Amino acid sequence: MTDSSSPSSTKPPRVRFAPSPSGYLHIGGARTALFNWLWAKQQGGSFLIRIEDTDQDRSSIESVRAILDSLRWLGIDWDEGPEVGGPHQPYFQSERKALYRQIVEELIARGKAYRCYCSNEELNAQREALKAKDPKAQFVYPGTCRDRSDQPDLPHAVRFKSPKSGATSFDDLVFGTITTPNDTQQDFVLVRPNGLPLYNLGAVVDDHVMEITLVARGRDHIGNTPQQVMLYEAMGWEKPQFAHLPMMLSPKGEKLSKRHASVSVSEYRDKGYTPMGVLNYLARFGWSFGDQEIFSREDLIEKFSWERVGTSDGKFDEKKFADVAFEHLKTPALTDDATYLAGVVPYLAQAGIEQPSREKLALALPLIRERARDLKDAAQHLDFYFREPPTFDEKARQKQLVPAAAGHLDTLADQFAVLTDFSAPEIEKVFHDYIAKHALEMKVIAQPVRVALTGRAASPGLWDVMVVLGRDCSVTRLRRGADLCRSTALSAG
RNA sequence: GGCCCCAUCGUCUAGCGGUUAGGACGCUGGCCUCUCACGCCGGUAACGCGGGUUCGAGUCCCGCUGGGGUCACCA
Repeated sequence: MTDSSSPSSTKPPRVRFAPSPSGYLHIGGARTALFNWLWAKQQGGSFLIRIEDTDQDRSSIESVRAILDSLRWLGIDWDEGPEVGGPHQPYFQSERKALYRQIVEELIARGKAYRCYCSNEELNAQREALKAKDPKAQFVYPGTCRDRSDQPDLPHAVRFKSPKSGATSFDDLVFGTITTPNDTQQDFVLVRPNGLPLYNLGAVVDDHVMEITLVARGRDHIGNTPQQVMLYEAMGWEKPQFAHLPMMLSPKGEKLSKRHASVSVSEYRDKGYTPMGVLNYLARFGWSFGDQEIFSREDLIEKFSWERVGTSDGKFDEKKFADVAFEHLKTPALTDDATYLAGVVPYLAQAGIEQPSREKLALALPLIRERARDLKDAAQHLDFYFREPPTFDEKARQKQLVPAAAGHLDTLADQFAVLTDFSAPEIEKVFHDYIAKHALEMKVIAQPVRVALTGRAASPGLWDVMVVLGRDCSVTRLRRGADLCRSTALSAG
């Protein structure tokens, strides 16, 4: 497949994630960052972040912050880059103009590039003229300035002088050898008149200078890799290895764009997914390890490999994502108690529950593990333990807290009030003795009791709930429930 | 349209010449049961088509069809 089976036979790899700060970090970008990061971690290499902010109009510092925040939240840390620095500072392309200019002048001197004096207006006019003639035609720069005399003082862009014959190929760790005929390449622009580089130049220069050994990025970059390869060759630089990742498409099969707010990392953070829930889903998208679906961070680092990255694009699946996130939340070995609790507290606060009792939280946690789909949901499940009185679901109240239930609730309250060992088995015993004595079925009294205790029609097991609430609170709620039964009688009567 | 890439259940995927084509999500029948959930058992559903190569093809080759990406002074 490739000529180098072992990408890291000698030196530890240096990989990078190079976002353009023109929006939030979306999950496709996060996956690219993840795969790079996993490789660096596994191989003991370096992971760097470089901000490709050469398009001044689209870049913003807010985006930089948002992207870095999302990465940090995911636990994807970087060895070099913004805020942490490193030997190749600065890590913002907008601050590296001098370097690019120098390389470009060298390219011109070597006859590999030339100044182009065509204005944007002229080019656009040509584009439109062509479109008028043939709406389907694609404009290709005709090389107008290729052979003009060099006039550095005139305003100009710089174009690469693409070879017009032969072919350019590169080996991709995922896709194998990819070859493109050179005559399909046009003389692409390297630098704008304002001195800022375009993507291909900036990426190649920085990857070279920053000693990047493996460039892993989305498959949408395959098309400009030949241009970058030409640049490496024109400069006589050693090429890095390339690894392109199959694309993550929308559920409809379209390109997942940053404009879709529904796929930003921060949205899933806000929903209450854990970082590992997100990472696990992303890792399994385009990569697999046999039948294993659930991975810890350590697992991922240990088991990741480029060989197991697939080649076909996939569609984003919200349901599967939710399930993976749930799996992580549900399993104590994957999300420990402290992490879980720390995660859910902000959502409780959002619901007006400030500084919930730690003991109560710890007691309730096992009860919500397999019920809460995400941390936001967990706060919902936790709500009634901390609210006095609990918020009653109107429908459940009307259905269960009926006059006929008042006696049961009162009697049970009396019995629990004097129960010294308020443990689940003892509580259960009280219930069973009660229904045995009155020849009742558990389901007859369970729902009224549940609504009295929790305000809801669905909850964890009654005795477990009562243990968390404690004796006094349980008794209080049962009595209040009985009162509600009677007030229903009044309003009904 | 040019160039490039891809093709197994609806979705994510396993499979690297010989399998009853496996797992997961979803959907669904049942069990458990004080409700909900978890869990457990079961069901649903796939190799796009046509040629080769081979004793034998989901696996290799070619064509077709389909899908995607990319063709900017965006990245």
